[in-house]
Amino acid sequence: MKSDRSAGKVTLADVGRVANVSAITVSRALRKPEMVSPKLRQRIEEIVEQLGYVPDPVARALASDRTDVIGVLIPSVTNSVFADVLRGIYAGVEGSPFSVQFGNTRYSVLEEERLLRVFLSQRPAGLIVSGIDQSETSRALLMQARCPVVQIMEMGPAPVDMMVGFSHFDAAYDATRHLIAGGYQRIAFLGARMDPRTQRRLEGYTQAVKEAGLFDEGLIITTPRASTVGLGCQLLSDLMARTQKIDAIFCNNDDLALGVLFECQRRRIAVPDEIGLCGFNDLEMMAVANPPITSVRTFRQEMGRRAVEMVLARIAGKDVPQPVVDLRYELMPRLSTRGQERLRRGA
Amino acid sequence: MKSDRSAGKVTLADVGRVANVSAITVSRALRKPEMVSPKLRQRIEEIVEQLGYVPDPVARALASDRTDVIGVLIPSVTNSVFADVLRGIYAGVEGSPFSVQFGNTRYSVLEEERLLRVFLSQRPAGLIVSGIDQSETSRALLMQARCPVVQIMEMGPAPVDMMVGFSHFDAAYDATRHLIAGGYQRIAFLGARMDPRTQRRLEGYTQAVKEAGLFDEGLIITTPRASTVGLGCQLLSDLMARTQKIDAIFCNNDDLALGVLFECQRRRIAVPDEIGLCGFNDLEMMAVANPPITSVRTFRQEMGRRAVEMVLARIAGKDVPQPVVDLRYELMPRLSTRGQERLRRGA
DNA sequence: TTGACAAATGACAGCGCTAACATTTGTATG
DNA sequence: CATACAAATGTTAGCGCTGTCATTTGTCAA
Repeated sequence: MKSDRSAGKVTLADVGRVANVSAITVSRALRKPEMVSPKLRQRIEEIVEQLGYVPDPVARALASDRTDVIGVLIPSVTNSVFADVLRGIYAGVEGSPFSVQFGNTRYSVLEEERLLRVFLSQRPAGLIVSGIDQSETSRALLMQARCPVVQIMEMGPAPVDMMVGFSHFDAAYDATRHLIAGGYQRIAFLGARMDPRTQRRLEGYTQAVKEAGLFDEGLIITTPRASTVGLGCQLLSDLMARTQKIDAIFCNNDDLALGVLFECQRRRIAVPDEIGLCGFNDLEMMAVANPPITSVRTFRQEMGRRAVEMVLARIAGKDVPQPVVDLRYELMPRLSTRGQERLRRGA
Repeated sequence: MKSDRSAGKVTLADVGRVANVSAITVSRALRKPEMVSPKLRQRIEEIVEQLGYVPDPVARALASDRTDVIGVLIPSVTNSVFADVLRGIYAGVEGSPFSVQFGNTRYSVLEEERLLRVFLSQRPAGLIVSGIDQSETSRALLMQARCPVVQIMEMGPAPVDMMVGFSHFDAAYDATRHLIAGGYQRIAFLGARMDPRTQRRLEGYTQAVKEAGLFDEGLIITTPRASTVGLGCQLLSDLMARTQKIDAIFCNNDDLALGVLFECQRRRIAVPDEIGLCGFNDLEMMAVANPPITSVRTFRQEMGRRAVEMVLARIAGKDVPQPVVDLRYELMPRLSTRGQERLRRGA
């Protein structure tokens, strides 16, 4: 007795009946066309069209023990950095039969672990996870995963499988060196959220200022709060309340840098003449701010796209020649860090 | 012969075997606990824990003809407006057994239709779609959908099912009225992307300036390009090249407004004394910009949260007393639109 | 104690599809 | 024309779960 729940639903068997072939042949005509004779294949395609048959991915998943879903775990949906990564991921699956399922870990290692279990129970075709700081359990789960895995955002010594990212330490180190080379001596660091990547940027900054003999713990201000433009304003105020002797600020991201710029404008502190300013990520607005703000460009969309490419290549059984890709970064020097230079020139 | 593909996978039957009950009883203990005696239920829960049983959503979906997935169709992942909506949606499903599947329509009605078919073939528990401008076919698909449907972002006369949004026309109308009330006479409109919601904001602006006898087509600049801060700079330049007689600018969103502010700073045009500036959406940065920028606050997270709440209520069989929710908006007057006022006071 | 009825549990079938193996058909070769 | 072998198609048996109906167990009134 056929229940009515699937009212109107056309199945492979229905198509087969009309075409006078078995369901499996229809399945093959659609999934592995080269296994079916061209003539029959065409006839089946017509009938599929005519009956409006739509394959049922759920049944397919159960029978074949796999899905066409690539799972993506990211810590935040609002952060524009991850929004860019997502865009790259979308661009990557575009045109392929694969779809994307996101999970928001909210910067929690435990939530990541939970989501990982959920995702793995759904037989993903591939997994893309953020960062390299998974819990031991998560790492184990990923190692056991019977699908390609890509870690994105960072570089690290022991990839679970594949990896696309860049060194936040190096990026921050270079940015700080740029400030030092520009003649700045009292370089503050403003950090929000303090997730692992921010931490490593702080380490890069620290190493650079220490090497130059410019380290001063009093110049570092961090907060676990999520970074916003308003927070940038406030952190600058905190910093000014603590010490006036600052000649540059390295912000752990562009939101903070923008807030610092606004607050400087309000306090009539000239950027870059009195204070140099450097952000991180090079959001679109940095180049058009007034003054344009120096930042470290990171290749966020590219990261997403590459990660998907690697997953797809592996699914297709291709060999991935470079399973660990360092996308690097690019320092974008702009007016906001030319203060000392201008002073010297007497500008 | 059991194939090895499900190596290590624990099934309901496995749990049942250990508990000396049938698989269906285990299923009930987990899904409908009130149907199983408390004692047995607890024993089963222990064994589930011990064996590490994880329910298989795919098998469940096939057997029960339904999933715990709420499908969400939005036009963009990078636009921070939608990122906020997503955050609200996430907050809404938090703690429920439901998960979210996104589809990115990229502002294309055809892509929306395609994704809708894909989603519907997966038996969603609910659907959330953006806007009210679906194609005829999409509308028909949505009407036939055997799950709750919520349209978000806008208000419209004929909801497919449920609806949460606000009137973009009214919001823009009120913002423009605010500028007019502030004494501005030559009010320009800057619009990017020109999706249906932007169009309606333009209509609201147009109606307000027409009513006040201040309409001038030459003051309207639009572009199909996606809005960015840099685009705001450029549109201001275009506007200034066309006419110098402007005393206020209503930007169709905050990115543009920020760009306009930067460009004004560069051109030494005082905001608000020479030009009043109003944005749309009230992104966090507007309040802390220099000067703070007047904007229209929209309740984006709230919109996502409410949409999910409505879907969940309907799934739970509850009656949704208010299937159409107008979330309104709030004008946030700030310094950037107090130019005429200051002039009069001689500031 | 018995019967009536509710509560608790089970047996069975099937969701729509595909893996694995089986069979038929076509084609070239000696 | 028989043989060998590849190409094309079919049969069978599930995947892991839940809907439906059947059965067993427990509870209480008469």
